[in-house]
Amino acid sequence: MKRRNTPTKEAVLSVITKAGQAMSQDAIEGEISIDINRATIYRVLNRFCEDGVLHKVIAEDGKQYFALCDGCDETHQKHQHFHFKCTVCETLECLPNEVKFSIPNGYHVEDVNCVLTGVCKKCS
Amino acid sequence: MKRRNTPTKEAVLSVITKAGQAMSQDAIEGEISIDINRATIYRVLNRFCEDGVLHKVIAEDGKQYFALCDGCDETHQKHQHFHFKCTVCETLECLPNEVKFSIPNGYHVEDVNCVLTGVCKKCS
DNA sequence: TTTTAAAAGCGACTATGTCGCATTACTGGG
DNA sequence: CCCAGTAATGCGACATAGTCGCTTTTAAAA
Ligand SMILES: [Mn+2]
Ligand SMILES: [Mn+2]
Ligand SMILES: [Zn+2]
Ligand SMILES: [Zn+2]
Repeated sequence: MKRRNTPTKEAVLSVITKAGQAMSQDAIEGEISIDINRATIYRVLNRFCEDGVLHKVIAEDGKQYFALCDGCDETHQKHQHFHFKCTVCETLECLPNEVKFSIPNGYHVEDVNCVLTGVCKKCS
Repeated sequence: MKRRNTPTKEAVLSVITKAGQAMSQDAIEGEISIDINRATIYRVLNRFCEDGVLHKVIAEDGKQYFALCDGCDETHQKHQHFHFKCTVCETLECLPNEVKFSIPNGYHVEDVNCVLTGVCKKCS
């Protein structure tokens, strides 16, 4: 199960890094120079998530967006921050603001997905 | 644009009310006694959302779940509460806990979608 | 260089959700 | 009560997102 370095991995990661924001599969495919199969892109993205390189956010359009992780590894993930999806420029960005919550006794939270939708600073 | 009363509306609302939790279209169609077209169910659900009867939540599976509103009307909506999706029993419920956040200047939030995923009290 | 298993390509497939259009059936006004 | 107007439904088609099985390719260890 050891990972290999491939041009596809590099290309995908480079596009997301350059964008500086979360991206969906189709956005990545649109920005990427080489031609990569859709299924392959998804597999690359999901592997990056497993490895703590990216994290996945589900927006209000029901689509998956992938963003760079900051300080995660395979065991410790800290994605409990808000995300903002702009309805004008369509971008989804990670906000620094941490999600704080308390839940009823007996509940065990494994994952947090918080997305605020509206108009971003640039588009206001 | 005045709404009419139809058996479909009644059936859909009754199923959701009886369930006491958020439901997806396919769950509703599965629970309902009469046979209703899929597109119709979505239209009914979306109309209920417009009218402040239901609210829509996007879970981590990317699907839309519809839950009864508590104290909303067409103009004032207060859905800034957390939701919990259990990975075992698959149910999605509204939590009483309010979502509190602060965002950078210049951002305008129009909608909030916060879902915690994990194992619920019953399934623990 | 050989080996081997991870990764990529391809096609098929499964949802999920929406839309246009023809038909049905509430409902308010007479 | 009846009719006209129009909201709501059924149906089919469609678009998109994401996954899966299988074959082929290729990175990298031996
Ligand atoms: Mn993030
Ligand atoms: Mn809710
Ligand atoms: Zn914007
Ligand atoms: Zn449960």
